[in-house]
Amino acid sequence: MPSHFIREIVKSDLKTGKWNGCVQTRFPPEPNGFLHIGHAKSICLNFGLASEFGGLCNLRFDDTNPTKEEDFYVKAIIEDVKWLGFDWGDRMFYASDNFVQLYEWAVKLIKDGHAYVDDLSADEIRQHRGTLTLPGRDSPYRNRSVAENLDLFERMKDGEFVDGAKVLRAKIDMASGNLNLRDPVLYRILKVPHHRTGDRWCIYPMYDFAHGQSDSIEKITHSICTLEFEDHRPLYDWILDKLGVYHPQQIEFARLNLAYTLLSKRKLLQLVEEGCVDGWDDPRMPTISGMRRRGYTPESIRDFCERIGVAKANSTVEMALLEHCLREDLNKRARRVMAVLRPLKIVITNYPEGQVEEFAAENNPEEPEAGSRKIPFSRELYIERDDFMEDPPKKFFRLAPGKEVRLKHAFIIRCEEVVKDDGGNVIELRCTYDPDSRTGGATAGRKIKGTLHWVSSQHAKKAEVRLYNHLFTKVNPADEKECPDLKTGLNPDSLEVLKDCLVEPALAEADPGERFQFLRMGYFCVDSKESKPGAPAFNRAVTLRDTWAKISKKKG
RNA sequence: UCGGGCAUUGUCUAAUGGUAGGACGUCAGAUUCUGGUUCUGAAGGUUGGGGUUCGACUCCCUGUGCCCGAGCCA
Repeated sequence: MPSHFIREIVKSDLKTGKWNGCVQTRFPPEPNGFLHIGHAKSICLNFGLASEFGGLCNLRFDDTNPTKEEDFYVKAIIEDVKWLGFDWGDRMFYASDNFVQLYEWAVKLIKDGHAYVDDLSADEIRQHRGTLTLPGRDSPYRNRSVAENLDLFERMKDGEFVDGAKVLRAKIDMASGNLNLRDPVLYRILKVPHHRTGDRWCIYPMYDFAHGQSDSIEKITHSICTLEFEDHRPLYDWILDKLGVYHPQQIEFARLNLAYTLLSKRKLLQLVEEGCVDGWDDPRMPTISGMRRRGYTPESIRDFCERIGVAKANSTVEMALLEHCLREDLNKRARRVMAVLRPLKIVITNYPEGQVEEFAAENNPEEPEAGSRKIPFSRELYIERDDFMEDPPKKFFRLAPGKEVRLKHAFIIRCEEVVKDDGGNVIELRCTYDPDSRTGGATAGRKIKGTLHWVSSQHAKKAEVRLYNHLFTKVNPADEKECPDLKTGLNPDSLEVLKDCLVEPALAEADPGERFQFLRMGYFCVDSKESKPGAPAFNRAVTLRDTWAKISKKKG
């Protein structure tokens, strides 16, 4: 297994005994949206490192902003982390668990002269902050007495002031090159009920005044977060230092970017709210729930997260790797079945009318123990429309006038006649079969290049199939330059619904969430929301690798 | 322009002064009752310039490019 710099840090800490042999990590989502594949990277990293080195990983909700957070998201996040295969035991925490302690710590900072109540408006604070190149200016309220600060802060807590009237600020350095150190806001007034603490509080700590201390309280050893918090580390260090409490080590890594995919919770929420998708769990969404509904396995996602590595350089991973991980997993496990997505009728003219035979079909060539099933064969069948061409190019191994193909698990047939409607559209093929060519038969060994999947007309069941493609036409839809308006970046072909598909009889009763390989077509998953017994709906998780598609595309 | 960070094949990622390696992708071939799988092979890389060294992706100097930062968001 390839290692990465964070694993090396943990290993070395273990060797030197820096944390007394402990590894304690945590995954700290804000419950303001659904988890996506980028979060999966962090989840696998934090839980993975803990289990690899005999440590523990907590689940902690960073719920310091009641205007954006909901219990609805808490539930979804719990389900997703569990589904990915991780367990936090009894260590599920909330930053809001620490509100009392955080308040007391704020009081301590005030008493020690490290924090003050500021009456400046948000706008004035911004003006005093200076710019990236120019230092800021002290607030006129910066030097209030400890007693006055204590009094004011308590009255903030007691609800005496309106939202925005006052804030508590750290007294650090208005000239610091690091903007986070220019007297950052620690507490703000928000007369908004909190999903857990209700209306007990009307002041709430900022993330920066909650995160580091929550890590400290939970005795986190390696506080792993993404690159944008690198500039905040000096602030966390300052707070923990002034408080004189346990001090975890923060380590930053680059967040995941995926080509043609949006991994910003804010923008994903926009897609949901504007109805561009069928909710957070739309199979086109990069959310864990969307990928689950699409047919991704937890194993494939974990494998992906291991393969992409962990580093500090920004990078964009190709979709092909994610798809490879899914195919590799499903190739081993998914039952093979036959489904015709765009049916074309064929009649075997020399096959007795009314006769039905049953042939054995292996369920998975990669796993003989998966056994086999019986599939019915009759005179009238359906094949894939794309598997016939009236005027085929050279390397076309499929059906064409006068050409032979093998029907998987059945006979070799020859196309004798093409039937068209008044519009010149092919509506039926009349074929003959070689009765000895059945599996095990006298002429079964004949070299035939093409093998097609099929269903028996009278036995097949109708099904709906959804074909998904990437949601965006832009490699980086999050880039405002590349994609100024989210909606115009959407791929108009991200979803194709096929209503008249025909599947093997047994598939009509498939269970929600069950995954199959539709022979030669791809991996499909029974939709967990809309599939009904007798009226199945399948989502295409990923196509099979398709060298023919590549060849024909190249030729134009 | 200030502070912080980052640059290795098309993509992701190793190499911690000693043969630049792996994965995905691409291309070619073999096998195959899935144009799938499997197997074999190939092409392809150290951001530019200087230095130190027997030897530099690695150390030093100096450019260049990219990312993050001016929320009472996280």
